[in-house]
Amino acid sequence: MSRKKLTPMEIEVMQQFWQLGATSIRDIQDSLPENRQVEYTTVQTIVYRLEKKGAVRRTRKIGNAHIFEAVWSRKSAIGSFVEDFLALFGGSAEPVMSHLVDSGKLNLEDIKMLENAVREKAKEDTK
Amino acid sequence: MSRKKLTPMEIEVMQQFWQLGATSIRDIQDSLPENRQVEYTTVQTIVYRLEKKGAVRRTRKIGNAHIFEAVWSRKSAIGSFVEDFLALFGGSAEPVMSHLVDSGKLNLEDIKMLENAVREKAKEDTK
DNA sequence: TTGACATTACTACAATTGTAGTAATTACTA
DNA sequence: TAGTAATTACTACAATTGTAGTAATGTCAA
Repeated sequence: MSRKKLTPMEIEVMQQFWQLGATSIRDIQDSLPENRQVEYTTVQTIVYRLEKKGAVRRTRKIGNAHIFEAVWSRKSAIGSFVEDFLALFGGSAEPVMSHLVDSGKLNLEDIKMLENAVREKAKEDTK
Repeated sequence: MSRKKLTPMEIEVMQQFWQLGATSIRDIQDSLPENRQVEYTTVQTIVYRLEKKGAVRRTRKIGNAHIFEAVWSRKSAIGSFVEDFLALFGGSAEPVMSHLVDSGKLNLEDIKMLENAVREKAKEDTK
C-alpha cells in the first residue's frame, strides 16, 4: 500500500510523537527544539496532515484537547526514508557508508557492533 | 554558503550528468530510465533550475544546443543529503546502519571494507 | 452559570516542485 | 537561400509544503 511520504516538517513532528508517546498538539509544539518554534496552528496543520496520511491517529480527549499517537514506527519511517534515498542514488549502500566513514561518523567500535549485528542476522536468517 | 538543496527530480537529472559528463538536454532526456520518461521541456526546466542553483553550468554549444556539465560532485551531493537525513533523525548514523543491516544491504564483506576504510582514515588523520 | 481561556475546525497563501505547452530562433539540408 | 526540424526562452499550472490567521466551540474555575 506504499505509505505516503512524510515531508521534513512532518518527520520533525513525528520525532516528538516517537519521543513523547500519545500526546496533545500543545505538547508537541512545546517540545519542538527552540530553533524550530512555530505557531500552535502550524503544528496543528502538520498533525492533521499526518492524520490524513495515516501516520498518527486520535486516541482520546483530555479536557478539550485531542490526544494523538504515532501509528507508524520510527524504525519503519527511517526504513522507507533510507530506501528512497538509496533508490535515488542508485540503490547501493556504498556511497552512504563512504560518506559516514569520511565524515568521521563511524569509528571502529561502531564497525564492531555492525559486524556483530550482521552475524546475528545471518544466524537468524538460516534458522 | 550552504548550497541550495536539490529535489528528487533534480537529483535524478544530476545522476545523468554524473554519468554522462558534459552533455545536452536531449541526451539527458534520452538517458533517463524508461519508467521515468518525461517531455523534453520538462528536462529543460529541471536543468535550468539546476543552473540557477549553481549545480550545473553551460560550457559550450554544439550546433544549436547548449552543453551543460555538473558543477557539484556526486560525492558532495550525497554528502549533504546524508547530513540532512541524519539531522532529521537525530544526527546519529546508528538508525541508518541498523536499517542497512536489517534489510540485508550490508554483508560481512562490506563490513570488512568499511573497517579498512576506517583504519585508513584514522591513519590519514593522525598524519 | 457564566465568562475567560484553550482548543478545534477551517481557510489562506506564497514558495517550491513536477510537469509541460508555445512562440521564437537557430542551424543544417536540399 | 529557403524551408524544416531542433532547440531555446519563456510561460503556465496544479499539487504539495511550510506557515499561520480566524471564527466557533468546548471546558473549567469562580
